[in-house]
Amino acid sequence: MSLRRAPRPAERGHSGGGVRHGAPGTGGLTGSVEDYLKAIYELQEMSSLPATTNAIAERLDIAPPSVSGMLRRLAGLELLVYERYKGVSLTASGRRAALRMLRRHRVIEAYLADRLGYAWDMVHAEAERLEHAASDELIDRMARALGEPATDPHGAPIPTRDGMLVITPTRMLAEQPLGARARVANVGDEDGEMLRYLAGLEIRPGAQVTIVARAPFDGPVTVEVSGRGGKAERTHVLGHTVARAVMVDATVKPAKPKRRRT
Amino acid sequence: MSLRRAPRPAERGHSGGGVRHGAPGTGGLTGSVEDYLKAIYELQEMSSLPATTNAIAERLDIAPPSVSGMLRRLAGLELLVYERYKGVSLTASGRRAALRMLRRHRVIEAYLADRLGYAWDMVHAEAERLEHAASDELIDRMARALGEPATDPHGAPIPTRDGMLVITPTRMLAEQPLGARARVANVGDEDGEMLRYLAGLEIRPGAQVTIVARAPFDGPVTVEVSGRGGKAERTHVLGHTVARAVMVDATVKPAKPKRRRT
DNA sequence: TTGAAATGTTAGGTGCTCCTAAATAAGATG
DNA sequence: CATCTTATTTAGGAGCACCTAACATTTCAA
Repeated sequence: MSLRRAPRPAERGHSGGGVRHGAPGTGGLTGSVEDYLKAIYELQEMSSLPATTNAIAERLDIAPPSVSGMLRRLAGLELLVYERYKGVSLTASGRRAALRMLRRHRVIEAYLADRLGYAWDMVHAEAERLEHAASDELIDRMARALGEPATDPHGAPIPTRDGMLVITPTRMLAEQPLGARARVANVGDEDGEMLRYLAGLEIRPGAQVTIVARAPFDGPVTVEVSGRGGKAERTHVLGHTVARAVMVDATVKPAKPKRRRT
Repeated sequence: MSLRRAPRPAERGHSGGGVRHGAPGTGGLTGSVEDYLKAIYELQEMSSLPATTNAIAERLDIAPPSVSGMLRRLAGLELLVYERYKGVSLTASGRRAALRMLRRHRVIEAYLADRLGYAWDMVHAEAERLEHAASDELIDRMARALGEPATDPHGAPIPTRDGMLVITPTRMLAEQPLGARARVANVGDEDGEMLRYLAGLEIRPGAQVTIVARAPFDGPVTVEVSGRGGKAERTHVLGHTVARAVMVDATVKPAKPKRRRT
């Protein structure tokens, strides 16, 4: 039998070794493409760095020539604008895809931490793989289960279903003025070791911190940490690298911030 | 500056378009390989069918020549024994990998149904993708969260972490003797439409069914259905295809089965 | 047993994603 | 402005996972 249902021309459009997907909910892009778009978005729109070939290559741990090739391809897909030897910038459609990945990543991180007991330094690696395999349906169900969380476990805002991303002004803890109390906004999810370190210091999103001393020449920063409420204060001396990885709210502090509990 | 840390020979062993994996917890096999192994296992060890090239091709919806090539490759990886023109059979290592996938698939199905409100006809497709991306850690956490479930939402047994699979004797509802009451064991997770139909009839694992009539020549089967407890009995006439997709316990019925609630 | 039908394999491609080595373009420096 | 450095691209491959067309084997039946 096996009567080969018709010549199947593009039907089984697999077309190669790319990550299988195309499944409903998976936006029709390969996992690799998704990674590139996310990386470009993060460089450009979030870190305000130029999305150059080398920067992308470094971020993805891929050799620069591979990136060159992929950029040409992505330009062909109208996901970004690419001019040889100059950098790239995302098109509307590319930005949409990138934000979609950002949402997936962060929703997954939030879910793993909240519902499956993952430590906050473990969620990134897992999300990095799941974000390509999960359907939109699954992401939505996870988000719903958590009550549509606004941020992931590291404090990064989660884009909405329709691609809106709330960006609150923040500054590096290292640049925080001396004596000013501030709320930790987020901490960057990639360096697991630093996350474990920060967890030990109780420096996490929502914590209140005050710079009490700062050594010159990018020296260590002495900071007073207290939880959301403001119980036991603890003082720590942070290296400059750490103090630049911790972001605090940069809004002008209102007189009495009348803390709403999350 | 990018001082290219050493020539990186096999370091970034990516080696091609295969699904990126190799991530800790993902057994070092590509998603495709995992799919083949699972398909072969399901044909051979579960359905007692010979794992022939065409059977595998049909199950995976792949052209037979592609299967031929992959089988050669898998034989090289010592995951199965392959003799041209004869079928294949899994090696111990292949069987282990297959059972691992089966566990992943079913744990994910159980989790999606139980914790994220998925209908039982929706879990298969989602699991089919997630099973390649999830880490062992995640699978274990899901299983633990559910209290180490023994079966998936369709009643299929879940292999243990160390690859044990409890196989209980079952028979097709179509072959069930007339008048004998039996418990529905499982129903096969792939045909979503049939699952929706069965759900409407309240035929699901654990339901009690009794054949009250059977038309000859593979004709329809009339069955009395009651829930676990044995409340409202409902009678349905099932086509032969459906009656062969529903599996019931084939153990010799004990005199008073003193129903334990699950 | 012999030949048609079914089953399976080889041959030759394609697309994707990645690589190294060798150009080339852009930018910084004297 | 010529040169050196750095960033980037082109050239040329490799492996995986597919495909179609053509060929080989096995099976089954007259």
